[in-house]
Amino acid sequence: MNISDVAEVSGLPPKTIRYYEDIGLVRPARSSNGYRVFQANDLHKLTFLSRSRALGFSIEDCRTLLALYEDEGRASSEVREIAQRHLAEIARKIADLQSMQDTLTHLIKTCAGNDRPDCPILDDLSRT
Amino acid sequence: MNISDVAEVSGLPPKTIRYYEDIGLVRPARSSNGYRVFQANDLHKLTFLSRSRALGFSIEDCRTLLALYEDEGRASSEVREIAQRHLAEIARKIADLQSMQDTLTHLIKTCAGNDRPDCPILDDLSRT
DNA sequence: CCTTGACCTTCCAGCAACTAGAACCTTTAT
DNA sequence: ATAAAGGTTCTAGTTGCTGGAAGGTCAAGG
Repeated sequence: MNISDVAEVSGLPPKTIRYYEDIGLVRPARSSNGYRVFQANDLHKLTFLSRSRALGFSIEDCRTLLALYEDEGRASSEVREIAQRHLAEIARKIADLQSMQDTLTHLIKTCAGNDRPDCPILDDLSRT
Repeated sequence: MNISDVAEVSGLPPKTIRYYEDIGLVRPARSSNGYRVFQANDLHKLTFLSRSRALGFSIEDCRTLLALYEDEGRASSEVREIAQRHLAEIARKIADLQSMQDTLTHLIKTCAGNDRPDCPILDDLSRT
């Protein structure tokens, strides 16, 4: 399989796949003309990466998860711990965003949004 | 005021303040020794930036908001529109994160997290 | 056989918003 | 006099790609 086929199946852009090779996440073989040749195993890895990234795991987490995925002797607790840490991080981000959301919602409600200059949003942003 | 005093009052690290000068958000005067000298107006701007950034506005949004803040003839609708767009973006991000959160929570629940290798998390990540 | 177009390759640059660190200068206190 | 604590500039690194240029390869049509 050539890169654009793999891109279609895995859901990752060709550029991203090349980048993943650059940083050592996959090592596709090369044919005599220099083209990358992807085997079933490469495709599995890329699909795995695509899904892991979609769940928000960092590249370094993905690297670790991929190694565990390939390690038949892994302990599921290792995987679970990574997922748990990531989940905690997500919860933190959601909380941050919700706090912004609350503040902004309130400010927007109190702002007339007309052609006059008085603006509670700016007032809040400049409050000391 | 020197940079570290301004940093303390505004809540922004000195490095960030220098960076904001680099990209033209503030233009503090210089004293004869080359040190930046911050006036009340600079401080107001930096506080404004600190708070805007804390609400998640992009630097470019901050630039626009700052210009509106300084423009006595602004229309509050301009401010409101920027805030509204930003709020929509925040809502989108929260939705994305919550979707990840839901998936991960479920997966973590179903994973034993022991020393055995079978792991529903990896199973899910590698599902085609 | 030649050309065209769709592939593929590498490499370099840039995005956001800082941050770390090096090398150096100035001020302040002892 | 000197040492610590500030200030300065500069370069480069972070994360995870993405765009574009310059060029090689391959399959189909005239």
